[in-house]
Amino acid sequence: MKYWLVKTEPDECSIDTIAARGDAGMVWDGVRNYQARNFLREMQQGDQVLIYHSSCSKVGIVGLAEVTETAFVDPLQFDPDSPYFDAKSKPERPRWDAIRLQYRQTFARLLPLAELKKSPALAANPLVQKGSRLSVVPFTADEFQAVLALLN
DNA sequence: GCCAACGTTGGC
DNA sequence: GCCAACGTTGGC
Repeated sequence: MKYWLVKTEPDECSIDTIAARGDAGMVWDGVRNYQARNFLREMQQGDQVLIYHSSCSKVGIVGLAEVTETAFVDPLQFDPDSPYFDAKSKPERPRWDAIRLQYRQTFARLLPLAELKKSPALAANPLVQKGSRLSVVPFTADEFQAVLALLN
């Protein structure tokens, strides 16, 4: 089992939005960065995914989800009306993938980015590195445990 | 709203 | 293949 973190803008899709989906889960689409897409493709069923709120007043880790469906073709890339439309992507050779996540829990508190940056155990993680814009971030088992420890 | 950092595009 | 210009991300 692997560990990940995904960024989401709470105005668009918050941890509550994911929770409201229940067993149906949430299709995680709209990723339009090759490095992030490659990480999506590495995800396996049952992988644990930290949910991170970005581009808002309180940025940080808010909860946990689980991968319930591995990478499939993101249909939005072929939808001209979608903001995620990609004119250069062809059905016979799709560029972008999506996955499905299911809600697991909301943490007792939001773990702010500032606190993550102070943790020596997380210093090597891309999330806390200056200028990092990766929206799908791999976590080692140790880094994942460090996050849980900070929450206690 | 500002701006640093980054990825992508496209001319050459 | 280089690299300048541009658009986007995302914290603050």
